[in-house]
Amino acid sequence: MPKPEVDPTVSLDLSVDRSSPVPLYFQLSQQLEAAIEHGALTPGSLLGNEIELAARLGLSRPTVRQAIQSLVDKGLLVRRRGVGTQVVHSKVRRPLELSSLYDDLEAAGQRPATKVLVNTVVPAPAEAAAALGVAEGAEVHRVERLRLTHAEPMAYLCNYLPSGLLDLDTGQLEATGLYRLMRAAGITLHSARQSIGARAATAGEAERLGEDEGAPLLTMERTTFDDTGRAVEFGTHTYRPSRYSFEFQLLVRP
Amino acid sequence: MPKPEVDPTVSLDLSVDRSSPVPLYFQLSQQLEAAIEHGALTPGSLLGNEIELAARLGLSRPTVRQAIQSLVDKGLLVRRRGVGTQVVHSKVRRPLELSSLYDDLEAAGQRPATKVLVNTVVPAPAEAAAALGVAEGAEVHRVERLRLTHAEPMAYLCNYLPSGLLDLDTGQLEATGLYRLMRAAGITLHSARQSIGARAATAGEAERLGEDEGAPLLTMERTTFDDTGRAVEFGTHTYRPSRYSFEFQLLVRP
DNA sequence: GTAGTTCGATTGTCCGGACATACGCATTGA
DNA sequence: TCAATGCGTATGTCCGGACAATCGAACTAC
Repeated sequence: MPKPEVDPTVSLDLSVDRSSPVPLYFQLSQQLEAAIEHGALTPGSLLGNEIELAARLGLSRPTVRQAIQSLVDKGLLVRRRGVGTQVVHSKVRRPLELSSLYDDLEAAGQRPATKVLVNTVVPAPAEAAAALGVAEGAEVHRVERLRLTHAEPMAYLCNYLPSGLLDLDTGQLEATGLYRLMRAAGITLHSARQSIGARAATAGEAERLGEDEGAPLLTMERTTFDDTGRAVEFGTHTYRPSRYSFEFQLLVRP
Repeated sequence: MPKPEVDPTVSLDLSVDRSSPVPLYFQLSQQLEAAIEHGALTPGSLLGNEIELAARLGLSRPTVRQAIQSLVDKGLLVRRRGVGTQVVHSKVRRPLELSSLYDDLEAAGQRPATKVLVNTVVPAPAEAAAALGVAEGAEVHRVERLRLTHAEPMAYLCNYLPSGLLDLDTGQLEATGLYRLMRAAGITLHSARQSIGARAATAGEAERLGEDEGAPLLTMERTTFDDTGRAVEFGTHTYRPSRYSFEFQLLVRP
């Protein structure tokens, strides 16, 4: 009697294209990720061992390990020495990325409207100057935006950018969000320091967001750095808590 | 005339102990990280190339690459093909970890006091049951705690845990925090889904935290999973925004 | 029946090499 | 003067192999 098949990857039609410029480990990791997302690899199931998988695909073990490792880093797989590699249960998914609010909502299917209130060059206020590492009063870009869903205000965003970093077109800003524009301008984002808090709305904030004075607001302050260590953006955002909250997943670094 | 020294790692006294059970790449990455933290490797400086570094330490290039890669993943280093590996500027540091509030404050030097208000077994409310994946009304642990700094309340924490997962000693809870207890019980934390929002304080919340009714509160809801995909904790926390905010760093995954 | 031991399976670590690819800089050419 | 080209250098990718550490289960001994 034939042993029942225990390795779910054999029925998966995995293959790599050696003539493609995309790295082999990346091709493999993408196929595995798609299989997990699609349900072909069920949560909790064990992937067959690396050696055999490598042999079946005509790859070396280091390459297969690199593919698997990238999914482990994403939190989709768990490795156990002496046991094997397991698909984590489906509840546990969705990564924490450096994404803009626009990206968040777009992914959620709600296309938010953006209204640019201010897009100009101003002398840097003390707080923005400190965050961006420029002299107080130096020229910086200031962008004020209002985010709306279903014609209702949801967030008020105020951002400062170093002058001359990129030219901010109001039309593009309303169409595509600040982070996409920076990436498109060749800026490689590296990291951001964030601070999330809450406070009572001032009269001006209340009016802008359609709340009452003293109503609770969710606030976020963020400084974003590119990979050279330059601060490329500083923003203070206020959200209506009835219409927005921060949702994300944390991964434990082993 | 001798060429000036450009590789800052040569004056660093790096060495590995091959008789140690700790992996070589980890020994190296720790020493490099210490050098960065200590300032011996200044921000923006280039690390000498991997080949030479490997030769100097008597290691192979894959091992050195693994060490460097782990620091890249932490956001401390940046690699550029054809250029070299650079130390990121010092402003950009501090990782985002799955840490408890207790850990946060301990790191900040403020030892918070914890008062356990409730530590008992209750039938699971609907919300907690859904998050933990148990039947509504099933037995779960319920822990209510008050966090104080300088004898002032700062946060009210309400947590649910699956029954039988670990025994929660009130004394230990006040001394060391929930996450440490779980780790100590052999639970390997994997990830957590968090949601941060804000709302006006109810009368009961206001009294517990020493605020006025209607005052803005910062709220956090979290479900934590271990590496088998089990939910091991569900908590709803409320913070006084004047005394606490969430600060963390996001890293861009390249 | 229970506790301790052995053993197979699997991932973890490490090696030494090879070629590809992209970046910065100097050289060359218009 | 300025743009295109070529070259050195560094990381990126990939290979095939070796041994160690650990887990789980079957097995043995008491």
